[in-house]
Amino acid sequence: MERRMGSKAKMSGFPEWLPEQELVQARVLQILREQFGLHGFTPLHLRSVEPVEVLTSKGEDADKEIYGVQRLAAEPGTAAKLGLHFDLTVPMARYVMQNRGSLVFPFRRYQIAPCWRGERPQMGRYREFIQADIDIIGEGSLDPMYDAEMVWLLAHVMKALPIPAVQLYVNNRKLLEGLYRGFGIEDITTALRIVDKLDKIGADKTIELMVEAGIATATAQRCIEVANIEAQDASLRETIGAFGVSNDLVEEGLRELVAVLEYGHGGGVTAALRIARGLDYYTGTVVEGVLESHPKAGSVCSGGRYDNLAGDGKVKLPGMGVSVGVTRIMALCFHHGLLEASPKKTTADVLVIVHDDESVSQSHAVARQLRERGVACVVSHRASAYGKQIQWAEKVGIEYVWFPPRKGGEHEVKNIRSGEQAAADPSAWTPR
RNA sequence: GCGGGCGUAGCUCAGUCGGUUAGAGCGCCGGUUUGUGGUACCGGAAGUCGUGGGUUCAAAUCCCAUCGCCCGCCCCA
Repeated sequence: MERRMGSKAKMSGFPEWLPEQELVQARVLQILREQFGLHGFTPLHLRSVEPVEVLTSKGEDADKEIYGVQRLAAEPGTAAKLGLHFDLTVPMARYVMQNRGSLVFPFRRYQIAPCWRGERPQMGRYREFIQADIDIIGEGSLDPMYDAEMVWLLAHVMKALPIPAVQLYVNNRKLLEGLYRGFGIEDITTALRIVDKLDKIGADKTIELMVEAGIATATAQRCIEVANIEAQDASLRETIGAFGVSNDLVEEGLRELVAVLEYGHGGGVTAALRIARGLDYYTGTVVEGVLESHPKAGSVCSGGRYDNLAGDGKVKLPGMGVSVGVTRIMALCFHHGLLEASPKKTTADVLVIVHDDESVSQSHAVARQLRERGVACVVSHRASAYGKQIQWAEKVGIEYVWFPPRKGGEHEVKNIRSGEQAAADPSAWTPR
Protein backbone atom coordinates (compact mmCIF):
# COMPACT_ATOMS: atom_id res chain seq x y z
CA MET A 1 0.00 0.00 0.00
CA GLU A 2 1.51 3.20 -1.14
CA ARG A 3 0.16 6.34 0.35
CA ARG A 4 1.93 9.55 1.22
CA MET A 5 1.33 10.96 4.63
CA GLY A 6 -0.46 14.26 4.70
CA SER A 7 -0.13 17.28 2.52
CA LYS A 8 2.64 19.82 2.65
CA ALA A 9 0.24 22.47 3.81
CA LYS A 10 0.17 23.38 7.47
CA MET A 11 -3.06 22.70 9.24
CA SER A 12 -4.32 25.97 10.57
CA GLY A 13 -4.49 26.08 14.32
CA PHE A 14 -2.50 22.92 14.91
CA PRO A 15 1.07 24.12 15.37
CA GLU A 16 4.02 21.80 14.94
CA TRP A 17 7.52 22.88 15.89
CA LEU A 18 10.87 22.10 14.41
CA PRO A 19 13.25 19.91 16.43
CA GLU A 20 15.30 22.87 17.66
CA GLN A 21 12.10 24.55 18.83
CA GLU A 22 10.70 21.42 20.36
CA LEU A 23 13.88 21.06 22.40
CA VAL A 24 13.33 24.52 23.84
CA GLN A 25 9.75 23.65 24.68
CA ALA A 26 10.89 20.42 26.31
CA ARG A 27 13.10 22.51 28.60
CA VAL A 28 10.16 24.74 29.49
CA LEU A 29 8.00 21.73 30.30
CA GLN A 30 10.73 20.25 32.43
CA ILE A 31 11.01 23.43 34.48
CA LEU A 32 7.25 23.53 34.95
CA ARG A 33 7.21 19.94 36.17
CA GLU A 34 10.07 20.59 38.54
CA GLN A 35 8.43 23.70 39.98
CA PHE A 36 5.03 22.07 40.37
CA GLY A 37 6.62 19.09 42.05
CA LEU A 38 8.51 21.35 44.44
CA HIS A 39 5.20 22.66 45.68
CA GLY A 40 3.74 19.24 46.26
CA PHE A 41 1.49 18.95 43.26
CA THR A 42 1.08 15.46 41.85
CA PRO A 43 1.13 14.84 38.12
CA LEU A 44 -2.16 13.35 37.07
CA HIS A 45 -3.07 12.41 33.56
CA LEU A 46 -6.75 12.61 32.81
CA ARG A 47 -8.50 11.56 29.63
CA SER A 48 -8.83 13.95 26.70
CA VAL A 49 -12.48 13.22 26.12
CA GLU A 50 -15.50 14.15 28.25
CA PRO A 51 -19.22 13.80 27.79
CA VAL A 52 -20.45 16.95 26.10
CA GLU A 53 -22.73 17.75 29.07
CA VAL A 54 -19.73 17.92 31.37
CA LEU A 55 -17.97 20.35 29.07
CA THR A 56 -20.97 22.58 28.46
CA SER A 57 -22.51 22.64 31.91
CA LYS A 58 -20.15 25.25 33.24
CA GLY A 59 -19.75 27.49 30.25
CA GLU A 60 -22.72 29.00 28.49
CA ASP A 61 -21.60 29.58 24.93
CA ALA A 62 -18.62 27.30 25.20
CA ASP A 63 -20.34 24.61 23.20
CA LYS A 64 -19.65 26.09 19.81
CA GLU A 65 -15.93 25.91 20.29
CA ILE A 66 -15.89 22.35 21.55
CA TYR A 67 -14.68 19.66 19.20
CA GLY A 68 -17.05 16.72 19.11
CA VAL A 69 -15.64 13.22 18.94
CA GLN A 70 -17.33 10.25 17.40
CA ARG A 71 -16.52 7.18 15.35
CA LEU A 72 -16.21 7.64 11.61
CA ALA A 73 -18.78 4.91 11.34
CA ALA A 74 -21.29 6.77 13.50
CA GLU A 75 -24.76 7.25 12.09
CA PRO A 76 -24.66 10.26 9.78
CA GLY A 77 -26.24 13.35 11.24
CA THR A 78 -26.03 12.26 14.85
CA ALA A 79 -24.63 14.77 17.32
CA ALA A 80 -21.44 13.80 19.08
CA LYS A 81 -21.92 12.72 22.68
CA LEU A 82 -18.25 13.14 23.49
CA GLY A 83 -16.04 16.17 23.13
CA LEU A 84 -12.36 17.05 23.49
CA HIS A 85 -11.73 19.12 26.60
CA PHE A 86 -11.12 22.85 26.05
CA ASP A 87 -9.23 23.27 29.30
CA LEU A 88 -7.89 21.04 32.06
CA THR A 89 -9.86 22.48 34.94
CA VAL A 90 -13.30 21.22 34.01
CA PRO A 91 -12.19 17.58 33.59
CA MET A 92 -10.25 17.85 36.83
CA ALA A 93 -13.36 19.04 38.65
CA ARG A 94 -15.28 16.07 37.28
CA TYR A 95 -12.53 13.71 38.37
CA VAL A 96 -12.38 15.13 41.86
CA MET A 97 -16.14 14.77 42.24
CA GLN A 98 -16.03 11.17 41.11
CA ASN A 99 -13.11 10.23 43.31
CA ARG A 100 -13.69 12.45 46.31
CA GLY A 101 -13.95 9.42 48.59
CA SER A 102 -10.45 8.30 47.65
CA LEU A 103 -8.70 11.64 47.56
CA VAL A 104 -7.10 13.49 50.43
CA PHE A 105 -8.01 17.15 50.72
CA PRO A 106 -6.84 19.80 50.15
CA PHE A 107 -6.02 17.99 46.94
CA ARG A 108 -3.19 19.24 44.75
CA ARG A 109 -2.49 18.05 41.25
CA TYR A 110 -1.09 19.32 37.99
CA GLN A 111 -1.51 18.27 34.40
CA ILE A 112 0.34 19.32 31.28
CA ALA A 113 -1.63 18.33 28.24
CA PRO A 114 -3.12 19.55 24.98
CA CYS A 115 -6.49 21.29 24.93
CA TRP A 116 -8.72 21.90 21.92
CA ARG A 117 -10.89 24.83 20.95
CA GLY A 118 -12.56 25.31 17.61
CA GLU A 119 -11.85 29.01 17.35
CA ARG A 120 -10.50 30.86 14.36
CA PRO A 121 -6.74 30.52 14.65
CA GLN A 122 -4.36 33.45 14.80
CA MET A 123 -0.87 34.23 15.98
CA GLY A 124 -0.74 32.76 19.45
CA ARG A 125 -4.24 31.37 19.27
CA TYR A 126 -4.61 27.78 18.25
CA ARG A 127 -7.10 24.98 18.00
CA GLU A 128 -4.76 22.59 19.73
CA PHE A 129 -2.47 23.94 22.40
CA ILE A 130 -0.60 22.73 25.43
CA GLN A 131 -1.67 24.02 28.78
CA ALA A 132 0.09 23.45 32.08
CA ASP A 133 -2.64 23.50 34.69
CA ILE A 134 -2.26 23.40 38.44
CA ASP A 135 -5.09 23.29 40.96
CA ILE A 136 -5.80 22.91 44.61
CA ILE A 137 -9.21 21.72 45.71
CA GLY A 138 -10.68 21.91 49.19
CA GLU A 139 -13.46 19.89 50.72
CA GLY A 140 -16.23 22.08 52.08
CA SER A 141 -14.05 25.17 52.03
CA LEU A 142 -10.70 26.39 50.85
CA ASP A 143 -8.94 29.16 52.72
CA PRO A 144 -8.55 32.38 50.69
CA MET A 145 -4.90 32.20 51.66
CA TYR A 146 -4.50 29.65 48.89
CA ASP A 147 -5.49 32.29 46.34
CA ALA A 148 -2.48 34.30 47.39
CA GLU A 149 -0.24 31.26 47.43
CA MET A 150 -1.27 30.16 43.95
CA VAL A 151 -0.76 33.62 42.48
CA TRP A 152 2.64 33.72 44.10
CA LEU A 153 3.43 30.29 42.72
CA LEU A 154 2.40 31.41 39.25
CA ALA A 155 4.63 34.48 39.46
CA HIS A 156 7.48 32.33 40.70
CA VAL A 157 7.06 29.75 37.94
CA MET A 158 6.90 32.35 35.19
CA LYS A 159 10.14 33.83 36.49
CA ALA A 160 11.78 30.43 36.41
CA LEU A 161 11.06 29.97 32.72
CA PRO A 162 13.69 31.05 30.17
CA ILE A 163 11.37 33.66 28.69
CA PRO A 164 11.04 37.46 28.90
CA ALA A 165 9.37 39.01 31.96
CA VAL A 166 5.69 38.35 32.53
CA GLN A 167 3.51 40.90 34.32
CA LEU A 168 0.74 39.45 36.45
CA TYR A 169 -2.52 41.29 36.96
CA VAL A 170 -5.04 40.25 39.58
CA ASN A 171 -8.57 41.20 40.33
CA ASN A 172 -11.47 39.86 42.32
CA ARG A 173 -14.91 39.20 40.92
CA LYS A 174 -16.60 39.68 44.27
CA LEU A 175 -15.14 43.17 44.49
CA LEU A 176 -16.25 44.08 41.00
CA GLU A 177 -19.70 42.63 41.45
CA GLY A 178 -20.09 44.38 44.78
CA LEU A 179 -19.13 47.71 43.29
CA TYR A 180 -21.36 47.28 40.26
CA ARG A 181 -24.30 46.32 42.48
CA GLY A 182 -23.55 49.32 44.60
CA PHE A 183 -23.76 51.41 41.44
CA GLY A 184 -27.19 49.97 40.82
CA ILE A 185 -26.26 47.80 37.86
CA GLU A 186 -28.34 44.65 37.55
CA ASP A 187 -26.92 42.86 34.56
CA ILE A 188 -23.40 42.55 35.86
CA THR A 189 -22.22 40.12 33.17
CA THR A 190 -23.20 42.37 30.31
CA ALA A 191 -21.63 45.39 31.97
CA LEU A 192 -18.39 43.52 32.54
CA ARG A 193 -18.26 42.32 28.97
CA ILE A 194 -18.55 45.86 27.70
CA VAL A 195 -16.02 47.29 30.11
CA ASP A 196 -13.64 44.56 29.11
CA LYS A 197 -13.38 46.20 25.69
CA LEU A 198 -12.22 49.48 27.20
CA ASP A 199 -8.61 48.98 26.11
CA LYS A 200 -9.57 48.40 22.52
CA ILE A 201 -12.41 50.81 21.83
CA GLY A 202 -11.70 53.62 24.28
CA ALA A 203 -13.77 55.27 27.00
CA ASP A 204 -16.25 57.13 24.78
CA LYS A 205 -17.26 54.10 22.83
CA THR A 206 -17.47 52.02 25.99
CA ILE A 207 -19.83 54.47 27.62
CA GLU A 208 -21.89 54.54 24.45
CA LEU A 209 -22.30 50.78 24.50
CA MET A 210 -23.20 50.79 28.18
CA VAL A 211 -25.84 53.43 27.68
CA GLU A 212 -27.27 51.33 24.89
CA ALA A 213 -27.41 48.47 27.38
CA GLY A 214 -29.56 50.61 29.65
CA ILE A 215 -26.92 51.90 32.03
CA ALA A 216 -26.94 55.57 33.01
CA THR A 217 -24.07 57.65 31.67
CA ALA A 218 -22.88 58.65 35.12
CA THR A 219 -22.87 55.01 36.21
CA ALA A 220 -20.96 53.98 33.11
CA GLN A 221 -18.37 56.61 33.89
CA ARG A 222 -17.90 55.23 37.38
CA CYS A 223 -17.41 51.77 35.93
CA ILE A 224 -14.66 53.10 33.74
CA GLU A 225 -13.04 54.85 36.66
CA VAL A 226 -13.04 51.51 38.46
CA ALA A 227 -11.60 49.74 35.43
CA ASN A 228 -8.71 52.19 35.35
CA ILE A 229 -7.63 51.43 38.90
CA GLU A 230 -4.29 49.76 39.41
CA ALA A 231 -2.54 49.16 42.72
CA GLN A 232 0.28 47.14 44.15
CA ASP A 233 -0.49 47.42 47.86
CA ALA A 234 -3.15 48.07 50.48
CA SER A 235 -3.58 51.64 49.25
CA LEU A 236 -6.20 49.99 47.09
CA ARG A 237 -8.55 50.15 50.09
CA GLU A 238 -8.64 53.93 50.06
CA THR A 239 -9.01 54.10 46.30
CA ILE A 240 -12.00 51.82 46.46
CA GLY A 241 -13.34 53.54 49.57
CA ALA A 242 -13.62 56.76 47.61
CA PHE A 243 -16.47 55.26 45.62
CA GLY A 244 -18.57 55.13 48.76
CA VAL A 245 -19.95 51.68 48.09
CA SER A 246 -20.09 49.38 51.04
CA ASN A 247 -21.48 45.88 51.05
CA ASP A 248 -20.37 42.36 51.93
CA LEU A 249 -19.13 41.57 48.44
CA VAL A 250 -16.95 44.66 48.31
CA GLU A 251 -15.51 44.02 51.75
CA GLU A 252 -14.79 40.37 51.10
CA GLY A 253 -13.41 40.92 47.62
CA LEU A 254 -11.20 43.74 48.80
CA ARG A 255 -9.86 41.69 51.68
CA GLU A 256 -9.00 38.81 49.38
CA LEU A 257 -7.43 40.98 46.74
CA VAL A 258 -5.27 42.85 49.21
CA ALA A 259 -4.23 39.53 50.73
CA VAL A 260 -2.99 38.43 47.33
CA LEU A 261 -1.05 41.67 46.90
CA GLU A 262 0.53 41.41 50.30
CA TYR A 263 1.67 37.82 49.99
CA GLY A 264 5.27 38.80 49.49
CA HIS A 265 5.50 39.64 45.86
CA GLY A 266 7.26 42.90 46.53
CA GLY A 267 5.22 44.64 43.89
CA GLY A 268 5.62 41.93 41.30
CA VAL A 269 1.89 41.52 41.03
CA THR A 270 -0.47 44.34 40.17
CA ALA A 271 -4.13 44.62 41.02
CA ALA A 272 -5.89 45.79 37.87
CA LEU A 273 -9.62 46.20 38.19
CA ARG A 274 -10.12 46.03 34.46
CA ILE A 275 -9.32 42.33 34.48
CA ALA A 276 -12.64 40.57 34.27
CA ARG A 277 -11.73 37.76 32.00
CA GLY A 278 -11.18 34.10 32.38
CA LEU A 279 -13.77 31.41 32.03
CA ASP A 280 -17.05 32.28 33.63
CA TYR A 281 -16.74 29.69 36.39
CA TYR A 282 -14.48 31.99 38.39
CA THR A 283 -16.05 33.36 41.55
CA GLY A 284 -13.39 35.40 43.31
CA THR A 285 -9.73 35.95 42.59
CA VAL A 286 -8.81 36.11 38.92
CA VAL A 287 -5.28 36.41 37.60
CA GLU A 288 -3.85 36.96 34.18
CA GLY A 289 -0.30 37.34 32.93
CA VAL A 290 1.07 38.98 29.78
CA LEU A 291 4.54 39.33 28.36
CA GLU A 292 5.72 42.77 29.42
CA SER A 293 7.22 43.35 25.99
CA HIS A 294 4.08 42.24 24.12
CA PRO A 295 1.04 42.90 26.31
CA LYS A 296 -1.32 42.98 23.36
CA ALA A 297 -0.41 39.45 22.34
CA GLY A 298 -2.85 38.21 24.96
CA SER A 299 -2.49 36.39 28.21
CA VAL A 300 0.16 33.72 28.51
CA CYS A 301 -1.12 32.43 31.82
CA SER A 302 -4.26 32.85 33.84
CA GLY A 303 -6.38 31.37 36.53
CA GLY A 304 -8.63 32.01 39.44
CA ARG A 305 -10.85 30.86 42.21
CA TYR A 306 -13.89 28.73 41.46
CA ASP A 307 -16.13 27.90 44.38
CA ASN A 308 -18.88 26.15 42.45
CA LEU A 309 -17.24 24.25 39.63
CA ALA A 310 -17.03 20.96 41.46
CA GLY A 311 -19.43 19.66 44.00
CA ASP A 312 -23.18 19.24 44.12
CA GLY A 313 -25.95 20.33 46.47
CA LYS A 314 -24.46 18.41 49.36
CA VAL A 315 -20.72 18.59 48.87
CA LYS A 316 -18.84 21.75 48.13
CA LEU A 317 -15.44 21.43 46.50
CA PRO A 318 -14.05 24.92 46.00
CA GLY A 319 -10.82 25.27 44.08
CA MET A 320 -8.12 27.64 43.01
CA GLY A 321 -6.11 27.02 39.91
CA VAL A 322 -3.82 28.63 37.39
CA SER A 323 -2.58 27.53 34.04
CA VAL A 324 0.29 28.38 31.78
CA GLY A 325 -0.31 28.66 28.04
CA VAL A 326 2.76 26.80 26.90
CA THR A 327 1.97 26.78 23.19
CA ARG A 328 1.15 30.48 23.10
CA ILE A 329 4.32 31.33 24.98
CA MET A 330 6.40 29.27 22.59
CA ALA A 331 4.69 30.74 19.53
CA LEU A 332 5.16 34.33 20.70
CA CYS A 333 8.76 33.76 21.69
CA PHE A 334 9.64 32.04 18.43
CA HIS A 335 7.81 34.60 16.33
CA HIS A 336 9.29 37.66 18.00
CA GLY A 337 12.68 36.08 18.54
CA LEU A 338 12.30 36.48 22.30
CA LEU A 339 14.41 33.47 23.06
CA GLU A 340 17.12 31.58 21.33
CA ALA A 341 16.03 28.48 19.53
CA SER A 342 18.16 25.64 20.71
CA PRO A 343 21.47 25.60 18.86
CA LYS A 344 20.95 21.87 18.70
CA LYS A 345 18.50 19.88 16.66
CA THR A 346 19.19 16.66 18.50
CA THR A 347 19.69 15.50 22.05
CA ALA A 348 23.02 13.94 21.11
CA ASP A 349 26.24 15.56 22.28
CA VAL A 350 28.58 13.35 20.32
CA LEU A 351 28.80 11.95 16.79
CA VAL A 352 30.88 8.79 16.57
CA ILE A 353 32.78 8.71 13.30
CA VAL A 354 32.73 5.60 11.11
CA HIS A 355 36.09 5.06 9.42
CA ASP A 356 34.96 2.52 6.85
CA ASP A 357 32.37 -0.18 6.33
CA GLU A 358 34.51 -2.74 8.14
CA SER A 359 34.70 -0.75 11.39
CA VAL A 360 31.01 0.12 11.80
CA SER A 361 30.69 -2.27 14.72
CA GLN A 362 33.69 -0.70 16.40
CA SER A 363 31.97 2.69 16.26
CA HIS A 364 28.78 1.23 17.68
CA ALA A 365 30.76 -0.31 20.53
CA VAL A 366 32.18 3.11 21.39
CA ALA A 367 28.68 4.61 21.30
CA ARG A 368 27.37 1.95 23.66
CA GLN A 369 30.21 2.60 26.06
CA LEU A 370 29.47 6.32 26.07
CA ARG A 371 25.73 5.85 26.54
CA GLU A 372 26.26 3.55 29.50
CA ARG A 373 27.81 6.51 31.21
CA GLY A 374 25.00 8.84 30.18
CA VAL A 375 26.73 10.52 27.27
CA ALA A 376 24.15 11.02 24.50
CA CYS A 377 25.56 10.10 21.13
CA VAL A 378 24.80 8.82 17.64
CA VAL A 379 26.90 6.80 15.24
CA SER A 380 27.50 8.39 11.86
CA HIS A 381 25.12 7.05 9.24
CA ARG A 382 27.77 6.64 6.58
CA ALA A 383 31.49 6.01 6.25
CA SER A 384 31.90 9.01 4.00
CA ALA A 385 34.77 11.47 4.01
CA TYR A 386 35.47 12.79 7.52
CA GLY A 387 34.59 16.25 6.32
CA LYS A 388 31.09 15.06 5.36
CA GLN A 389 30.57 13.40 8.71
CA ILE A 390 31.74 16.48 10.57
CA GLN A 391 29.49 18.60 8.40
CA TRP A 392 26.51 16.49 9.37
CA ALA A 393 27.38 16.95 13.06
CA GLU A 394 27.64 20.68 12.50
CA LYS A 395 24.24 20.79 10.84
CA VAL A 396 22.42 19.10 13.68
CA GLY A 397 24.34 21.09 16.27
CA ILE A 398 26.47 18.31 17.73
CA GLU A 399 29.57 19.79 19.30
CA TYR A 400 31.83 16.75 19.60
CA VAL A 401 33.04 14.27 17.01
CA TRP A 402 34.56 11.03 18.23
CA PHE A 403 37.27 9.23 16.27
CA PRO A 404 37.64 5.58 17.31
CA PRO A 405 41.23 4.29 17.19
CA ARG A 406 42.77 3.17 13.93
CA LYS A 407 45.61 0.70 13.65
CA GLY A 408 46.08 0.42 17.38
CA GLY A 409 46.08 4.17 17.90
CA GLU A 410 44.10 6.12 20.48
CA HIS A 411 40.54 7.37 20.67
CA GLU A 412 40.34 11.04 19.79
CA VAL A 413 37.65 13.66 20.32
CA LYS A 414 37.34 16.83 18.32
CA ASN A 415 35.40 19.86 19.49
CA ILE A 416 34.15 21.19 16.20
CA ARG A 417 33.42 24.65 17.58
CA SER A 418 36.92 25.25 18.86
CA GLY A 419 38.64 22.93 16.42
CA GLU A 420 40.51 21.36 19.32
CA GLN A 421 41.26 17.65 19.00
CA ALA A 422 42.80 15.41 21.64
CA ALA A 423 43.12 11.83 22.79
CA ALA A 424 40.22 10.66 24.95
CA ASP A 425 39.18 7.67 27.02
CA PRO A 426 35.66 6.42 26.25
CA SER A 427 35.32 5.12 29.81
CA ALA A 428 36.04 8.50 31.37
CA TRP A 429 35.43 11.33 28.91
CA THR A 430 32.43 13.63 29.33
CA PRO A 431 31.29 16.58 27.22
CA ARG A 432 32.41 20.05 28.36
C1' G B 1 -19.55 32.75 12.86
C1' C B 2 -18.39 37.82 10.28
C1' G B 3 -14.78 40.90 7.43
C1' G B 4 -10.04 41.48 4.65
C1' G B 5 -5.45 39.56 2.26
C1' C B 6 -2.74 35.83 -0.16
C1' G B 7 -1.73 30.86 -2.80
C1' U B 8 4.63 30.38 -8.42
C1' A B 9 11.09 25.40 -6.51
C1' G B 10 12.23 22.73 0.32
C1' C B 11 11.99 28.32 2.22
C1' U B 12 11.35 33.85 1.08
C1' C B 13 9.57 35.87 -3.12
C1' A B 14 9.96 38.17 -8.50
C1' G B 15 7.20 37.46 -12.96
C1' U B 16 0.57 39.11 -14.03
C1' C B 17 -2.69 45.58 -19.20
C1' G B 18 -2.23 36.89 -22.01
C1' G B 19 2.53 35.55 -26.37
C1' U B 20 8.46 31.09 -27.58
C1' U B 21 11.90 25.95 -23.23
C1' A B 22 8.67 30.04 -15.77
C1' G B 23 13.14 33.18 -12.73
C1' A B 24 16.25 35.01 -8.29
C1' G B 25 18.20 34.58 -3.38
C1' C B 26 18.71 31.13 0.46
C1' G B 27 18.80 25.87 1.21
C1' C B 28 20.03 21.04 -0.88
C1' C B 29 23.51 17.74 -3.91
C1' G B 30 28.33 17.45 -6.40
C1' G B 31 33.27 19.47 -7.69
C1' U B 32 37.82 22.57 -6.83
C1' U B 33 39.82 19.82 -1.70
C1' U B 34 42.67 11.57 -3.36
C1' G B 35 39.08 10.94 4.19
C1' U B 36 39.13 16.45 9.41
C1' G B 37 33.59 20.67 8.33
C1' G B 38 32.58 26.09 8.51
C1' U B 39 34.98 30.70 3.70
C1' A B 40 35.37 31.34 -1.73
C1' C B 41 34.55 29.92 -6.74
C1' C B 42 32.29 26.44 -10.37
C1' G B 43 28.45 23.07 -11.64
C1' G B 44 23.71 20.34 -10.73
C1' A B 45 18.89 18.58 -9.22
C1' A B 46 14.26 20.53 -8.10
C1' G B 47 7.93 23.74 -9.93
C1' U B 48 0.69 19.51 -11.66
C1' C B 49 2.37 28.25 -11.35
C1' G B 50 -3.39 25.52 -4.84
C1' U B 51 -7.52 22.75 -7.48
C1' G B 52 -11.63 22.46 -11.12
C1' G B 53 -14.03 24.72 -15.02
C1' G B 54 -14.56 28.85 -18.61
C1' U B 55 -12.84 32.71 -22.41
C1' U B 56 -8.85 32.58 -26.31
C1' C B 57 -4.96 30.69 -31.83
C1' A B 58 -2.43 31.16 -26.96
C1' A B 59 -3.65 31.53 -19.60
C1' A B 60 1.02 31.65 -13.90
C1' U B 61 -1.35 36.15 -16.13
C1' C B 62 -8.49 37.38 -17.67
C1' C B 63 -13.56 35.30 -15.61
C1' C B 64 -16.32 31.85 -12.27
C1' A B 65 -16.21 28.30 -8.56
C1' U B 66 -13.74 25.66 -4.86
C1' C B 67 -10.07 24.44 -1.25
C1' G B 68 -6.13 26.06 1.79
C1' C B 69 -3.17 29.44 4.57
C1' C B 70 -2.55 34.27 6.97
C1' C B 71 -4.57 38.82 9.38
C1' G B 72 -8.65 41.53 12.05
C1' C B 73 -13.47 40.94 14.90
C1' C B 74 -15.56 37.61 18.53
C1' C B 75 -13.34 34.78 22.35
C1' C B 76 -9.49 33.12 24.99
C1' A B 77 -3.93 29.93 26.86
